[in-house]
Amino acid sequence: MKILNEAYFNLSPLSVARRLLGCTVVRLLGGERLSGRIVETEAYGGLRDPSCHVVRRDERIWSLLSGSPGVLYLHRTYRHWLLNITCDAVGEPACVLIRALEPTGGEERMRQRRRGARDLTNGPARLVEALAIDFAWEASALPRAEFWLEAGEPVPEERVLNTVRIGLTRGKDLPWRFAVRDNPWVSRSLEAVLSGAPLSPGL
DNA sequence: CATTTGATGTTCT
DNA sequence: GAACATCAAATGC
Repeated sequence: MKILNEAYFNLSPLSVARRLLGCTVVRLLGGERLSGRIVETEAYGGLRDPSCHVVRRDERIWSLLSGSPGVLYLHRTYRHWLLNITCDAVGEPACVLIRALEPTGGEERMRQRRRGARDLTNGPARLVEALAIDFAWEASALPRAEFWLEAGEPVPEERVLNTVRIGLTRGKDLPWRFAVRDNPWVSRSLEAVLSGAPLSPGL
């Protein structure tokens, strides 16, 4: 099993977001292996992204996103944390948000972490809680001893859904979200996304 | 099933 | 006070 490192993430956020579908996230927690297959991602950053207020706001974040690819960036919104991995060449600020996982191991422990909530990993903040991803890991490189990603069976093109990103106020029109079509763990259905902003005809 | 609403904590204006 | 890369519970069909 190939463990992903800096080299894997040294591509544009769009390429990395697309390639991460089908890869596996692994978390070792108290000797137990929690894992999930990535089924939904979003690309962020780069000069074309108007939602890069996240980048401009803070010199530290700018440095983090412009630095080495394959580094953890944990973004907070409300009381939740969202898991991002930096990507693209050094000097190009970019990252990919992991939005949903299909659990493949350790579901009971995940449910404990989620305090019995019905939904385990079908949302960016839910999966962070289910896997007990720690904010202290911020700015550290993959792989870590207790957290890493593994290459998976590539998802064929006809199984990939490409839509606009979810939950944003700026950059709503960019089709930078990728998901496994019809996968029950994806955070929102195709129909729900279509009822919002329209798909870009080019993609 | 879909949609709405309130909680939430930090940052920015 | 407003804004926010969210979530869970409540409400409407």
